[in-house]
Amino acid sequence: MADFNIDSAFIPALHKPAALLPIAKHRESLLYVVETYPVTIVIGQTGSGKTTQIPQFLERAGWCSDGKIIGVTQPRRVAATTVALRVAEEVGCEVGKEVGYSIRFEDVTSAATRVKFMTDGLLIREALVDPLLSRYSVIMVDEAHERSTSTDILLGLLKKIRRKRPDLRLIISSATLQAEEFLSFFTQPTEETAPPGAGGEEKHETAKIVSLEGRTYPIDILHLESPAEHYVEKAVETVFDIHSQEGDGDILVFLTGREEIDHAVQEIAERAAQAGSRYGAIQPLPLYAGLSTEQQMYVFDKAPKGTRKVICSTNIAEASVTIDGIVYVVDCGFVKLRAYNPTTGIETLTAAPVSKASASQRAGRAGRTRPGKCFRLYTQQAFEALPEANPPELQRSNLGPVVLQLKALGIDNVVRFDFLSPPPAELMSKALELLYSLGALDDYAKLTRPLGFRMAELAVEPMMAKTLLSAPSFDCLGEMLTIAAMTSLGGSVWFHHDGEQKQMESSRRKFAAEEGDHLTLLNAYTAFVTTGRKEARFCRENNLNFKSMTRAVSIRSQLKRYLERFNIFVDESPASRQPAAEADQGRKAERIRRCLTSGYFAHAARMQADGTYRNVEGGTVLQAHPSSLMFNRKADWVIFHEVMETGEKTFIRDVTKIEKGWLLELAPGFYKVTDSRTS
DNA sequence: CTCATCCAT
Repeated sequence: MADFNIDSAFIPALHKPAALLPIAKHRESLLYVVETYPVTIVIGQTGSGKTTQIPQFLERAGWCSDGKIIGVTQPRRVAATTVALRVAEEVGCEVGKEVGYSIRFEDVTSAATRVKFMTDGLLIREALVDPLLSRYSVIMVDEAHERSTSTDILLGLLKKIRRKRPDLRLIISSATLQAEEFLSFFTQPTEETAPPGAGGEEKHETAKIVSLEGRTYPIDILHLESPAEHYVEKAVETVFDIHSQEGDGDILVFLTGREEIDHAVQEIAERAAQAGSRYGAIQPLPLYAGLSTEQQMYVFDKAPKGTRKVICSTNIAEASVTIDGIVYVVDCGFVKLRAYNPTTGIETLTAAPVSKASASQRAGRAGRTRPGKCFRLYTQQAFEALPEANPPELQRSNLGPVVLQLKALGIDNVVRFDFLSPPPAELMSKALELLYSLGALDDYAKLTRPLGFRMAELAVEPMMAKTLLSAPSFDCLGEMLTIAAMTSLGGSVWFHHDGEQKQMESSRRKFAAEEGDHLTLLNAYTAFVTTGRKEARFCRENNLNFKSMTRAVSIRSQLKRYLERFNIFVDESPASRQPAAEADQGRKAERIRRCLTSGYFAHAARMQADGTYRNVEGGTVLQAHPSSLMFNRKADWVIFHEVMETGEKTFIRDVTKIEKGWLLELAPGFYKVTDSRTS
C-alpha cells in the first residue's frame, strides 16, 4: 500500500454539479430580465455556465409550455454537438429527445425536443422555410462577440423578425465587453418601424445587459520590457525560460501559421536535445487545422511522467480547440487575417496584430484548471495600442454568398439591411456585379427565376452554383456534382505524413488528368467510390484524406437532393457509368471544362512566357499553387476556383485548362469583343 | 515549392 495514490484512487467527476456554477445564483434575476425585456444581452466569461444553464432555466420556467422550443446557436459544429451532449446528460435524457442538436448532415432532434442546439448558419437556412422562425419562443445566440458572418446576419434577421413577433425572446451572449454594441443595435429603431422622433421611449425597454462572473483561475499576465525582434525565436526562448524557472504544467504557444509552427517545433526539439536532461524532458507538438485528425489528436494525449508538453498552435486553440492542463501561455501577438480586395477580387492572407479581445482570450487558456501565467511577446504599450476587436468578417469578405442568401430571404434592398456593422459599399457593389454577371440578378437587382433562387438554395458558392445549374446543358451533371463536392472541401483532399511528400505526389499522379485539377479531383473521387468501395484502406494506400472523402460523399448526395427538388435529375444508372471509349472521354472532359467556364469565367487567366499567369485585366501576376497539378506545367488559358495572396505571391488553386474562345462564347456579356492585346 | 479559422436540407 506504499504507493497508494489518492489521485488514482478517485475518479474526478466529469462535470461540476450545476448548483455550484456562479450562474445558479443569478437564475431568478435572469429569468426576470428575459420575461421583461425582449432582448437580453448576457456577458459571461468562459466557465460561467451560460451556454449549458440558461436553456435549462428557460425550459423549467415554462418557455416551452405552448409547444414552442428554445433554440441555441453556436458558430461551430463541434460546440453545438458537445454542448447538446452535456446538457442532455445534466437533464438526464437521451440526446435527440428533450435536448437535441442539428448541424449540417446530422439532425439529432425529435418531436419531443424542447431545447435545440445548432449552428447559426443552419438557423438562417431555417428562416428560408419559416421566415418568422415561429417554432421558437426563445433564441439564444451564443459567442456573438466572435462576429462571424453568419452570426452577424442572424442578428440582423432576428432584429427584423422581432418586430413581427413581439412574443419572441432573444438572448445574445458575449464573452467580452462588446455588449454595449449589441445593446445599441437592438435598442436602435430601424428605419421601417420608427418615424423620426419616435423610439426614444422604447430604448429603455427593449434590451438589457446582464453580467455573470466566470469561474476561471487567476492568471498573471507579463509583457516584454522592450519589443522582440523575431517573435518565433523569442517564443522558443520563453519556452525554455518557463521550463527552467517555472513549476510544472504544459505550455501553449500562439503563432500565426504552419511555417512558424513547424520551425518552432523543430527548434525546441533541437535545443532540448542539446540541453540534455538538465530540466526534464520536453515534448513539442504542432497544432493547426491543416493537420489530419490523427495528427491533431496527439495534443490531447497526456505527456509521459516528468515530460512537459509544449503545443505550438495557430488560432485554432484560441476558441475552437480546448486542451486541458495548460498552465502557461506564450502569445506572439499576431494572427493571420483574411481580407478581400473588392477592386482586384483577390483575397489576402496576412499577419496582423491581435485584438485586445483575442489577447485576453488567449491568456484565458492558461487558467482553466489552476492559476496560470501568460507571457506576451510584446510590450504593455503595444498592448494598449491594440484594437479592441478585429473588424467583423462581414466587412472584409467576398459578399457574393451573403447577398444571394439575403435576397433569398426576401431582403431585396440588401444595402439597407440592418447590419450590426454595415460592410463597405465597394464590397456590396462587387458582389452585386458578380451575381448579375452570373445571371442570378436581373437589371433591377432582383433574384432571377429560376436561376437566382436555385443558386441561393444550393449550399455552394455562387460561381459553383451557376456551374452546377449549367451542367445539364453540358451533359455532365453527375461529374459536376462530384467536382462541386470535392472543391468545397477546400484543399484537404490529399494527405501525407512527415517526409512522405514524394510518395503523395506519386499517388496523386495516378489520378492526374492532363486537363487540370478539377478532373483530377473527379478521378480521385470516382476511384474512391468504385474500386475503393468508400473504404479507409483505399485512402491510406492512396494518400487521400478519408474524413474529407467521406464528407465529399455527403455533400454530393445533399447537392443531388437539392437539384432533384428543382426537378433536375442525375442519371446514375450502371449503364451511364460504363467506361467510355477514349474519344468519348475526351469529349466528356471538354464538356466539363466548358461547363466550368460557364461559371468561372471571371476567374480566367493566361500563362505568360515566364510560366506565371496574368488575370484578364492583365494587371496581376498569378502563380499556380504548388499543390496544383498545373504547378510547373505548361498551359495557355485556364480557369481557377480560388485566388489568394500570401506574403509576396498570389496563388491560384484548382486550375483547369480552357480555350479562350469559350470565354467569349459562354460569357458574352462579361467578355465583349476580342481584345487584340490578349489574342 | 505552400495556406489563419469557421459554416450551409
